[in-house]
Amino acid sequence: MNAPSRRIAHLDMDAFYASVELLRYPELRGLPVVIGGRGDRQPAMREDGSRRFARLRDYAGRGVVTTSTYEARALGVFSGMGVMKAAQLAPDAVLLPADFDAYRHYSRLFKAAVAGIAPQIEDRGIDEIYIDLSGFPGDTLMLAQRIKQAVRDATGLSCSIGVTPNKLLSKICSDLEKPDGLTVLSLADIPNRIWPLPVRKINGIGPKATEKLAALGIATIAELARAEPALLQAHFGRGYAGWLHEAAHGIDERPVITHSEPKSISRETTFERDLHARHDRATLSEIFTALCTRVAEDLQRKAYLGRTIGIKLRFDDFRTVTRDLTLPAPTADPAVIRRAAGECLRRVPLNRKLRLLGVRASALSSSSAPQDADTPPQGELPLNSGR
DNA sequence: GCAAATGTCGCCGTTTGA
DNA sequence: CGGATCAAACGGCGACAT
Repeated sequence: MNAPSRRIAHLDMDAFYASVELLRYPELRGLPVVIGGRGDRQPAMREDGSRRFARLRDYAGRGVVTTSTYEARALGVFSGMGVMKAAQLAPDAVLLPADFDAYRHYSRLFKAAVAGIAPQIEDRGIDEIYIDLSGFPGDTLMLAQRIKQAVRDATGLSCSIGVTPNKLLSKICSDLEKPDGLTVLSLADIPNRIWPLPVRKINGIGPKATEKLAALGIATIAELARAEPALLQAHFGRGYAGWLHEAAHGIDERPVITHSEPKSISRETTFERDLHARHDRATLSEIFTALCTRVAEDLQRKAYLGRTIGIKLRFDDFRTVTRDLTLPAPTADPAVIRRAAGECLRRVPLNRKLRLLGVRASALSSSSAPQDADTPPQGELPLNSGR
């Protein structure tokens, strides 16, 4: 009655954006390079054909580091760090703007290369995937090596792979020997290889939970594994506590999901400077409308309609609020979205300056699917029987 | 005076309908 | 009819992820 043991791989591209840039600019290999900021200007060409790259020290703005090469990481520059902060640590590092079209291109290439070997793939964003290798014959190490080579042949890029009986452990393992790593673990390896790691390595334990666990004297996965379930439950609630316990013991039965539909589509932007609701009203309104238009375009391009429209505001003190509104009928019309988003905005007291504005469409349906009989297309009022 | 953009999920309080 | 309950939808929001 036991479910057969699975063989699940997690593949993570190494410093993906930065590595793609190095394909384009091989002269940067070995240097600290940072992708980030909001520049869209590509490096300028000099007379002699060499390129003039921007340095971190030249940057002014509020962008964050999206990716950095391992040389930059050695200087203390990591993802999510403010570019200004990074510039203090590595003023000479090269700064490149993100080129998402290029990254998407290489993303398709590496995924197609893997699919040529093992088609059961779960997409986890642009640079990582899970692969279900259960039922593949042959040696795990060799199979994983084959996949790594296929990725390298297709893209010129390296990746790191973890292979274990489940997604949770494989995700941890793909990170253990980065870059160009390959880690294969069985359940018997958990005490030696997983338990010594900090709890933060578990996908799903973020900064908040890590902090709370630390306050309980729990820093490693081993300590979490032997924590009293009642203690965890008292601090995290039943559901999350149960999950913590299972995760610490390497238990995870989640399947590899090979197909899924998006739940929401959104656009947001951080302003170059904080904007005042009244003083900068015209600017804000323009940005707001543009965001609505972009969301509408995204919906149309992907053939979706949204029935719930929401907004997101971030104030100068970094406080974030959201509001949303469910419409009588789904839409992809920029004017309808703009009106709904405007309704949401009216419900927010604007006492502080704003640093970010976002617009989102959720409760998505396919725009080619037939409408539900209760929700006629285009803003007609539903007929009310009685009253 | 620093901290992006996009997306998913879970929890909770409120409302509504039965 | 009042009260108790329950489920579903909605809206807000936090946590987490890449």
